[in-house]
Amino acid sequence: MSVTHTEVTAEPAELEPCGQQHHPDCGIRDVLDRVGDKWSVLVIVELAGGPRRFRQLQRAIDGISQRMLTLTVRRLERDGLALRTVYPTVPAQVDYRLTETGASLTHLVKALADWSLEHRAHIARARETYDSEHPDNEIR
Amino acid sequence: MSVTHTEVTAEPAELEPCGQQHHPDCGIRDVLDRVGDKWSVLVIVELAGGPRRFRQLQRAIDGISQRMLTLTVRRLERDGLALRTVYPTVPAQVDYRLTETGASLTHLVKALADWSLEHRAHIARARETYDSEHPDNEIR
DNA sequence: CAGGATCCAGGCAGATACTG
DNA sequence: CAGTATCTGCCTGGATCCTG
Repeated sequence: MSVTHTEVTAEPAELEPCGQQHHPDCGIRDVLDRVGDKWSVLVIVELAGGPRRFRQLQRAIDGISQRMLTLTVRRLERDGLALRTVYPTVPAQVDYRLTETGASLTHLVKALADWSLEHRAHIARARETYDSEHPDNEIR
Repeated sequence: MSVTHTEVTAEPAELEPCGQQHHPDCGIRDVLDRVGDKWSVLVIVELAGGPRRFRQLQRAIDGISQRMLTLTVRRLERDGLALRTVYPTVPAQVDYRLTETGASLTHLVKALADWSLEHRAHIARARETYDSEHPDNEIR
């Protein structure tokens, strides 16, 4: 079977077992669900700048509803990525900060952010090209 | 204002402007939406092992519906992260492979996967602890 | 201020059936 | 095999009101 139209540099050859990343039982999934979550990442980035109060986070993040912020910080706390501290002041005051584990994630998130900035333009061009070549495509 | 109950190592102090990551116009968001997507990551990891055909991906990923796989690879193609090659064989044959850009993402994804594996146990314990301390909590 | 409790629309994603 | 098309459940996430 030869390929007529498109040049093909490599045929389906190298099928290395891949370093166990996607084995069901290894479950990077649940962690990725947390990291991949839109709001979680933004909260982590914000907390990377130091402890923040609830309203402070809400104002900083812009677009997040109070409900989503609540859920997000709860989940981060549950996963041991963030620490919630309640100050017994008269108007209740709470702040959130990253734990050791959470802080270790920061580097990855930053790396991701850096990557985004680096390839942002390229991706934008790719999208335009694709969209102009597939005008009727509904894919977002 | 002193804190009575919990020890506090650092009060709300350092508010460094944070390196522009979350500025709305910098929009790491749309990129993160792609990277953060559950299926996208898994497809990227799989493609990191070399070119894959459609069914091959579907079988490898386990749990993904054909619809979701279609949408996912379409989006990756649109973003210039994956390349789709059609072979004019009699039963149509298509394979997907990562582009340069897509491949550059691999390292980050692997880093994320490594991080997951590293902190997996810790997170699991944190969740158990949290859940036992908050039995009535509905947070997943 | 920090969040709990509801109500509700929209979109994501699964199941199914059909095509080239 | 590699998709497209459609129907639909349901879960996410926003808006709103209320409490400690």
